[in-house]
Amino acid sequence: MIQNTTFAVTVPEDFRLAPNLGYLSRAAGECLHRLAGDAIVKALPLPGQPVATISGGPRDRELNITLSGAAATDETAKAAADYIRDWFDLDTELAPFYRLAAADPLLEAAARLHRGLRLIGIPDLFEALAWGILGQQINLAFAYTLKRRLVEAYGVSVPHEGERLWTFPAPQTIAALEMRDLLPLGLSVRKCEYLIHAAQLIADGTLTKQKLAALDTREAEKTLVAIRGIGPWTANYVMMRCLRKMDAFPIDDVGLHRALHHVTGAAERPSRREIAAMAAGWQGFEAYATFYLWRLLY
DNA sequence: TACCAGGATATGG
DNA sequence: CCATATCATGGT
Repeated sequence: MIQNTTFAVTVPEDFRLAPNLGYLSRAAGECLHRLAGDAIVKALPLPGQPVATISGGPRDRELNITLSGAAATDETAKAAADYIRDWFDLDTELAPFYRLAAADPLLEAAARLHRGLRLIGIPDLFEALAWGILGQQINLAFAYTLKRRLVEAYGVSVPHEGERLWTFPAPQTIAALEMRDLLPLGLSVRKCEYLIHAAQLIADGTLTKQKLAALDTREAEKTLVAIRGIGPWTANYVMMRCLRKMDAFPIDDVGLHRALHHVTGAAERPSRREIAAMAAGWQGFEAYATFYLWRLLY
């Protein structure tokens, strides 16, 4: 008989569950978590793959976490709490961002409409890199399709209430594949190359989250861009969602361009130079500005 | 059915 | 540093 364990995670004052649920439910094709009413259910990529059910706590400023599917040790609970704090970026102080957003016509609406939204992360480095590579130059719906195929082919699942919950494939698994293993999933030849190579760098210890996190944003970007298949967009995307570099800024992102086009009401999408000017006041919060602007679209 | 999508690389100027 | 060609496939 598997025993569940329940605990609370404290959230900051500027956290609200609703906009985060809104973000997490945006993608019908998402395969690494699901929503059950107002609860989030996810198999955590931790030893034993504990299944976390996350809901609003009975008290304010708390999330209620129930773990199942793994030995309910204190160690597991602590690792799960750490993962969830990272996933929801609960340790970033957002008041300065809200102050600058309130005074910025480009950010004001997004910050008001989605107030309480945190920059939902991808704590696992390989998952973040892979998701970036998968998302290059294709529409998001197709990117989710590719991710689902990859996860269901090479990920690990745990049973939960009659269905399977998946975790992302391990880099060691993907590193051992050949192109012919991934091509049938619909990846392009280049995506296969990039993905397998990135998996090998992580599997052999060349590339670690810890080493990247120790670098400043510019150095981390240089390190990432030096990897085949990782350009400025992917590097900044990974720095945003995994390394938690708040000044990471995927300025070439088409979604960012569309969102800025929308909020400016301009006839055409802004140029790179125009975007750089728009973002001049966002220093230190480019990642949050981008994440909130995306919410105007997706 | 064209056009486009949360780009990257290679090449030439 | 900037412009262009190429990749490559499904969604709308």
